[in-house]
Amino acid sequence: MAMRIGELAERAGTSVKTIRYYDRIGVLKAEERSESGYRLYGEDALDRYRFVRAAQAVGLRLGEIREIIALRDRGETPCGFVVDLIGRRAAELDARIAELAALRDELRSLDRRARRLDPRRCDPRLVCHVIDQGA
Amino acid sequence: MAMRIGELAERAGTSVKTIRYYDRIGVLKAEERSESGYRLYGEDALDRYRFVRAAQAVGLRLGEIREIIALRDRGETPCGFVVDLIGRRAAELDARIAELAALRDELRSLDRRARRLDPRRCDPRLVCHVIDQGA
DNA sequence: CTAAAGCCTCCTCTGTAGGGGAGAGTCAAG
DNA sequence: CTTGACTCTCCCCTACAGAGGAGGCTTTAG
Repeated sequence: MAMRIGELAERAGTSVKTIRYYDRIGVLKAEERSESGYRLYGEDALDRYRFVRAAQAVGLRLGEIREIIALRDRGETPCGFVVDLIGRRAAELDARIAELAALRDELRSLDRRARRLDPRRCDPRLVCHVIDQGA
Repeated sequence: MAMRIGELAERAGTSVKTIRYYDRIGVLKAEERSESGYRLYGEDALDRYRFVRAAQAVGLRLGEIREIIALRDRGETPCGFVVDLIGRRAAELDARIAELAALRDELRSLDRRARRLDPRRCDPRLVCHVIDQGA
């Protein structure tokens, strides 16, 4: 009935280290311990593991996932919390994407400018004329 | 003529810690040391500091900036290297942006789906029906 | 019975750019 | 001469999700 950490890891397609880590930080607690201290898991551990991965895949961090699971374990429906989280994360992503896009555009224009410059006319006093210290 | 670290930091608008760190990793070496071991800098340290910041601002890392500076200090023109770096960084950014955009789209669609779901019909066996473990 | 494989805890390390603070030496002004 | 500001080196800490390994039990197969 109960499986040990190695079997769970293998069936989940992950490492023992990861499962142990999830136990430690509280996203996937071992249901119980054997007499000798071995972690024991039931079938549902596999589902829970998949949930953790699915949540990670949409950009949630383990700390947030732990909170979702804690809510659920207290018998509350974490949906509201999750929707909030998702909304905020999407907004953060928008901001981050805009930042990166601006950076990329700057890099591209630097690149174009650099191709028009003659390396031999590089000012020896500057480190590199491609990168403008804006002065 | 020579200024000490505190003056440089203040004129550069940064912290002494940062300047010391730049010295240590080699992006902004102190020109010399006083008899008592104090770092001494000339006026050009300010320019070099600005270059470092400008390079950071376009997304280069200090390790890369150090290489650019090392090239320059060996008397070579780092332009080619910089152009390469910039090109690669831009490509990386494109990939990263695409990744984040895909994630954001998934979050948005999750969000829309969640709003249509009734929280009261949440399957108690699942942690949260908003996040689909695919399975 | 024994060796191999599995499991345990605890510790350190990864990358990035520094921040915080201890303990000690140095420099200028009063 | 002393006090306070400045500087030095050295060491630990941050976020994130584990990976790697040491040293020591436990379990299982032959």
